[in-house]
Amino acid sequence: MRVSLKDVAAHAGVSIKTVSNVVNNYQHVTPAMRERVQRSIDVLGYRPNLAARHLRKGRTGIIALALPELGNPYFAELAAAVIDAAAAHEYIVLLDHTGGHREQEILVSQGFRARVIDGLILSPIELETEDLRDRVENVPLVLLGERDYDLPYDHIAIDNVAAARAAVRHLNGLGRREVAFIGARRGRSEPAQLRVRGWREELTAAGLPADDGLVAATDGWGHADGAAAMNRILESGRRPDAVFAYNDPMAIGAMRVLHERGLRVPEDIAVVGFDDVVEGRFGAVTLTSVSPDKGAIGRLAVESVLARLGGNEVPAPRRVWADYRLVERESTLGRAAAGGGDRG
Amino acid sequence: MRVSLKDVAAHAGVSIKTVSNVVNNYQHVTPAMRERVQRSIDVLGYRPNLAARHLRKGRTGIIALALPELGNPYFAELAAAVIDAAAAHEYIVLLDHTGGHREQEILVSQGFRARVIDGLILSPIELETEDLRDRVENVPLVLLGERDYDLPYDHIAIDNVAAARAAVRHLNGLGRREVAFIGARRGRSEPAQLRVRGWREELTAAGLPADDGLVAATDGWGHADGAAAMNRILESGRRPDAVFAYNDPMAIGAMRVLHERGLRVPEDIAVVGFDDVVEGRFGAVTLTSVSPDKGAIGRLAVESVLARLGGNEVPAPRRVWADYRLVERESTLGRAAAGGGDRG
DNA sequence: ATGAAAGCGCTAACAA
DNA sequence: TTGTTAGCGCTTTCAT
Repeated sequence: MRVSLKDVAAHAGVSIKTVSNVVNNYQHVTPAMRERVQRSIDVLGYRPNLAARHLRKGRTGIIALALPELGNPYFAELAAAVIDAAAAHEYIVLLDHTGGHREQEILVSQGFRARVIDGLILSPIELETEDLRDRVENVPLVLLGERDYDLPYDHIAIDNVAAARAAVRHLNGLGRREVAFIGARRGRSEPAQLRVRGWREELTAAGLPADDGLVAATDGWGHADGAAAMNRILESGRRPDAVFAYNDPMAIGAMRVLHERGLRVPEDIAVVGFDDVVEGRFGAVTLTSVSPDKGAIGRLAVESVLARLGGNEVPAPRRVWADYRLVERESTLGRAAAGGGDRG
Repeated sequence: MRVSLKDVAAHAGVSIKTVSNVVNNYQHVTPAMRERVQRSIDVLGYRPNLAARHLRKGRTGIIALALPELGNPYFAELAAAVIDAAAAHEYIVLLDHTGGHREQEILVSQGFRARVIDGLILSPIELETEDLRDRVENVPLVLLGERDYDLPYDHIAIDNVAAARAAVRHLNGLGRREVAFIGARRGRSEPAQLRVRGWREELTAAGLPADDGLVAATDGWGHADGAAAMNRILESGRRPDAVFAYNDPMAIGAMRVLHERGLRVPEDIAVVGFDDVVEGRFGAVTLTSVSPDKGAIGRLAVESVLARLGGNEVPAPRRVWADYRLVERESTLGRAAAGGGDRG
């Protein structure tokens, strides 16, 4: 069976504590003793039992990451960033997905799915402030993404309003006057609200139309939803000269529809997405997109969780802004101006 | 602090064992007693401590999934399938990525990264048979993907040779005579070997050329690698009338290059990918692709791991074939024939 | 049907 | 510097 500290101690002819000292790199161990114990460890193939260590110390070395869906490359790339950031602190990541459904998000926030974790990073879509209000779970929680919560938890995000404004400003700067928004979500909860707000503020400031006829609500946030929304706008009779989509998959779905209808991007309609996923860099028309610094978000999230594990001085909850930039490509600049560039 | 079984027992005026019986749905508990204990549990907000349970039972309820990279949507979608399959058995998934690097894969296979797991599902790229030969780790390991290993572990995959042949046969059936292969990997290890073999076998059987001039090796397996490979083939002076790519991102990268050079897909060059990722369904030219049944793969992998946990009768290692099909779209059929269809 | 007590493997307080 | 021991919270014989 599995070898325990006791077995190693017996083999090396020392006490359990001495072996434990070696395993945990305790300072006051003579080199000779360390080597002797290490030899026994190697010979027996000893590996510490983490369950026991966990039971004793109350730490697991695991943080959970709960994302809406992995199929969206933005979240997949974000997950990779979190895993790497966690690895830098010798933490491993337990991954869960919520489908963006409120009930799932509540369950996760209350620790029903994963109960062996030191901390939780949650990227909510439908979750409401009240759902978190009476959270009893005592593992640290960090929120990710664009929803606005007035709650005592760290929240990592980019400035979505400002980013959306930058995207729309870019379009206006190219002479586009009628900019549609694709991806406001149907129903009470409104994950896209900050991006819609940025879109509206910028257009209003420029004296351009920002009426509801230019906003296409959707049920989901994938390619197909973007395509359906684009179709709906065009069939409504509106003929915008630009589209700002909630995310890249929706933008790409919209572009597919434009292509099917014989409309040229960007000549007839310019398109801007959000998230800067790899896919947008290799279509027939490369996609201009808001590019959040995913590495920074992952890093900040992990650090934020771990900071709350110190125990002594727990930092006050704070809102952390990660960096972003607008990457301009063919879907707004056109092929000639965009060049091959920026496949980062 | 946290409430334990003991606290509940004291509150309910019963022994620890009785509480445990209730928590674990033990059969022989009188309804009255069950209710009385349950009330205490609710009042105190008792939640079992999993670490203690794990220590006692030797199980953690966690399986690890190690994938090359999450950025590739195929793996992201596969991860989602595994998470769901695991959830069906009340298991949660610890996610790791190896970058497809041999050293990382070895570390993972030996359990150095995650040591709190009941089982491991590993999708290797560079790992060699010998690396697993002397594996001492005693947690069950299941292999995923197209590499061929002669080892006593379960291996879940689709029949890559047959699938590749089907793809090439489809191209031949459309009259394509010179089919290039993009994505054979440089260097000793050859993750794409089965797909290259299928490509070669089918062409040879049809009396068509399958020389090395039609194979473009790459360093990685992303969009950019596919684009670079396509460029290299065209610059070599060869002008194939079809391309079969190792995976969808590479196929899409290749199509971008064809588009830049003014070559039409499929009129001038038809393209087939592998994996059927969502992205391929929404480009300007939708992508014909081999579609592995990811749900089945995830399910089989999880079941395979869990079967080895039973303890009593450990099933003999076996090779399991998951289903696949060829989804035909515009990149081979053309726009008219393909219709809008199959956006799954 | 319920209770008492041992022990899973480890860490940490204390002792030597 | 190293050894002894209690106990983390739970499950599980064995009694009753």
